[in-house]
Amino acid sequence: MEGTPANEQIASPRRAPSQQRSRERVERMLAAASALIAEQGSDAMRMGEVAERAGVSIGSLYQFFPDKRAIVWALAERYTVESQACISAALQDVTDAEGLGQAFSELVDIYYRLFLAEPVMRDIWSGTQADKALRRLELADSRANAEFLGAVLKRLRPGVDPVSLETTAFLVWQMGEAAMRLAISVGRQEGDRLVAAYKRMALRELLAE
Amino acid sequence: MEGTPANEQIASPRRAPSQQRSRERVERMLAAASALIAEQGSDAMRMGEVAERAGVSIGSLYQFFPDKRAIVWALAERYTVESQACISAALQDVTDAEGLGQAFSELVDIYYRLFLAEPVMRDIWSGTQADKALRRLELADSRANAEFLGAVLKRLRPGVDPVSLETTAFLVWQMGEAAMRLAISVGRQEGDRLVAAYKRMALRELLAE
DNA sequence: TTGCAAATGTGATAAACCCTCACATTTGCA
DNA sequence: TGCAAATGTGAGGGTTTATCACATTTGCAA
Repeated sequence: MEGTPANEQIASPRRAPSQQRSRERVERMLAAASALIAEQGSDAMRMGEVAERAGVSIGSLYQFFPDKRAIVWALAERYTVESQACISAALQDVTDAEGLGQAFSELVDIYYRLFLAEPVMRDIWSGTQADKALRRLELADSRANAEFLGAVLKRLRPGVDPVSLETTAFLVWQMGEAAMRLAISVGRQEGDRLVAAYKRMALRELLAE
Repeated sequence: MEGTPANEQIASPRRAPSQQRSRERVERMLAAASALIAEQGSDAMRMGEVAERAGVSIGSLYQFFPDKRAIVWALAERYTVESQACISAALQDVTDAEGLGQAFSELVDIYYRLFLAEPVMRDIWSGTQADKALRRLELADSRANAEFLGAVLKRLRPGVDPVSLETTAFLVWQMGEAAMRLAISVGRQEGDRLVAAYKRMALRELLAE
């Protein structure tokens, strides 16, 4: 970021659009940003270009987004909300080991396909590490998702130390995200093998004892 | 990066220092960069500041480093070379399962301590995902390290499909790096638990069957 | 020693970018 | 109808990366 002293604080909030007109324009801004990220990555995305493509002035852009990262953040949050619902639904009704194996396996496949198909998501979660605010969002997201998994584990293995199970769930989940990132950054064939290997490894851990 | 059309190519090479004088100056530049990264992170590192702290002009900096990323890259490469020797040594003489368990466990501990102690390394490998050149370096590094691990596995389990073992080794290694990054970005206590959990999980996979 | 090409050193400056701000326009509503 | 709040605009400030024409130093052959 330029024009600002290196500041890792989360960006100060801006007014939310309250009128129909502005809500539509914000939608256009996000759509433009999304398209540009898909084309060239969020790093190469230029604020001026986003504004131009959305058909608004640069000033309007900054009316609703305090800075560049906020746009990426907004897009990332949408994916987050969407996927959390999906994950919660998949794991909610698991009651036995077999069910867990089934649900987890499907979840991994869905995530993998999502990563392969959505260049925006891929780019955002890759750039994640460099941006403190995004990293926090991802960690919070991952924690939330891991909790669903942890809850299942606690149900399945009531005798085991809950903290240990939570740690396992969190780790397995984060490993999964790392495996996805790895898989999509190598060739498709090797990627498939890596995802399959991760699935085996994770299930072995989840169903252990 | 500003002042350049978004270009993901690897930076064009510059003349390497051939005289004693310039070699010392390059050393000073890297030292200055290292100190600044430790203080504020590589993103906040300013080229002007590096030059000033190294006691050289901005022009001299660009004489030996084509761009900002090249400096980070040069530092990263040093860590890479250093750690590869260490890893190779640790895994070279492993001949049985027990030896693997021992060596792997120690290696993880060493890496974890290194990450905790070296803010520069931490910063560089965190920012890795955003920079294509760095990501390639990390992947190549990880592949090389995984090969040592893969070689051990092939020795230990001669009957198993070698490709499968290589995939396992690569995955386990990458999971390890991800686990480290995760561990250092949460509190110390949870970090320790996560590293321990990773160790268990990885060993279970490595020594399976 | 001298002369000279190659290596090295310098900093003003170009170029690109993010973001602000003073001012204009539109909207919702009393 | 009138007016305050919301929204819209884009030139320009400020910061940063990177270049380049020119100055200085070094190594070495004559």
